[in-house]
Amino acid sequence: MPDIKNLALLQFIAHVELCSELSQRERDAILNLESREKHLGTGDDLLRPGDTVAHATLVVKGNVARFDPMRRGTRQITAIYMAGDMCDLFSVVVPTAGWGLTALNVSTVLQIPHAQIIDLVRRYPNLAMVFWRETVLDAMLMSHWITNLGSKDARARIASLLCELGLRMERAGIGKRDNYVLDLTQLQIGDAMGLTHVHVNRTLGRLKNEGLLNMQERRICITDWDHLAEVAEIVPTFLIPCSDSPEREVHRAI
Amino acid sequence: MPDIKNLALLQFIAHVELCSELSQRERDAILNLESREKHLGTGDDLLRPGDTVAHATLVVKGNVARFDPMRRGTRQITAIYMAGDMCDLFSVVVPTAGWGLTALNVSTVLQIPHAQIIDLVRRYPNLAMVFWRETVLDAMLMSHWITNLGSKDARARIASLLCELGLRMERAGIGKRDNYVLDLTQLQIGDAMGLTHVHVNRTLGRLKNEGLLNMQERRICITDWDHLAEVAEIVPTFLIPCSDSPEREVHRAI
DNA sequence: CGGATTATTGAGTAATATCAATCAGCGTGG
DNA sequence: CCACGCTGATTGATATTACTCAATAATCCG
Repeated sequence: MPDIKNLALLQFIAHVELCSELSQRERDAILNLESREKHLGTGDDLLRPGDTVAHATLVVKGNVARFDPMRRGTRQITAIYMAGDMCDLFSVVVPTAGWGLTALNVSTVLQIPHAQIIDLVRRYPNLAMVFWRETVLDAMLMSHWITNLGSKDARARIASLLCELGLRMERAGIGKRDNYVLDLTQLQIGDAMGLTHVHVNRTLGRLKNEGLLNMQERRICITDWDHLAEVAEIVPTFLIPCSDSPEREVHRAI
Repeated sequence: MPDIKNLALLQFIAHVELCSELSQRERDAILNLESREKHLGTGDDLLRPGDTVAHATLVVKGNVARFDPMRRGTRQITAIYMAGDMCDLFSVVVPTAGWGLTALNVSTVLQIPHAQIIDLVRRYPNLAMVFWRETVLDAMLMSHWITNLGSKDARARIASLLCELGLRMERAGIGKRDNYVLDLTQLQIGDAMGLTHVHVNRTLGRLKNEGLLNMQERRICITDWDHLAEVAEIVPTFLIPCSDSPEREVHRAI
């Protein structure tokens, strides 16, 4: 088996174990999942709304977005996934997607047949809880996005996104919370935060001018984390699902 | 056992069976769940962000909202639940809540200990998939809310909410999609749709003037459903999780 | 009946979108 | 190697949406 698949599954296991307890047998079972590697270019659609899929998708490299299509052809991004994230767990229990998936940059994913996952949870009932928990963590992030879009202005929204992505990058081991590579265009950030790319540009400029932020190339450098988190209007419970701080808990229900 | 609990669980089973296939044994097992009835007044908090809970909550009567707290004490509503909805399934696998739950009006809920639900899924593995699926359907709705808040103006947002709630009420058997009782204040609608109550008022007025809508007391009467759905910018895949139309599918993974 | 919440309306303000233009980087084909 | 075309970033001017503040009316509830 190509090594990259093992590495990717190990990364997924590490991701899962931030919140869920696994036995050695369960870890081994996950490592034995069969999958197909797929390489994506910027803008490639992995899944279109209405499609029926037979596999879940693990992000190995790059970023994949979930989106909802809009009337005028525009797309609202509803989640941004990174290495270690399963971006399509929904489809295991609801195979006909109401959403789409697209590559935000050059990415690699592992497609894992639903049948494999269902066999896995049949043999290891705790893994059903684990996948369910991953879905909930995803949903908690969506809940925060609703709050961002519904209750915050552009400055707080973008600050919030940058804090969230930083924490998640750090947790995934692909950056530091205050220093990471964000390979997104301002248009894509706008599609996620419900803003025009023009306004994203002005708002990022403002955050830079305020000395909270630096961007060279695609690297985000958060100069003053606490202040940015303040601007982002982050409340204590806001980032539980992306934090690896003491208040994080590891669960095993079964 | 008081009859109301059985009725509520039957309603929950009916809700589940819109998307999931259950065996008779599974139905019976759900009916045997132990629970505690709880009555709530308008504004009563069922759960505050940061609390750790030991039970899931089934709505029997009225409406419960999930919310995220904001800095200035305001709350962003991230979901509106109605009779038959489990409003707290997240907590079964993530007991320390990052969210809150509050009664939007005079409501009744059934609190079901996590231990009961975990015992249930241990005995009937398919029920783990069922609860996971319910979580996904909840998340799909959240995804649509993100799209509403991120990509639509006030008129489309409110039209969308009214269509969504109509379809869900109809599906739950507590109204017709174009004629149902919505016992919410305009302030609460604003908290959900990211608008001020003033703007909600003007926007509802506009929809009424356009002949799309009537409201007497708390009853919503949608005069021109197709036109309202058009205004709501609903795309075909938008309402899959609340629709009981032909494209709905019933799943059984295990 | 009286106080509190909710709905409604008006006037002015702030945030964000829209439209338009320019500029920079970058790969590609001649 | 350079010219070209494409995408993305940046900036300016203007239009529109929604918010804020404020006042009043209607409704509910005890």
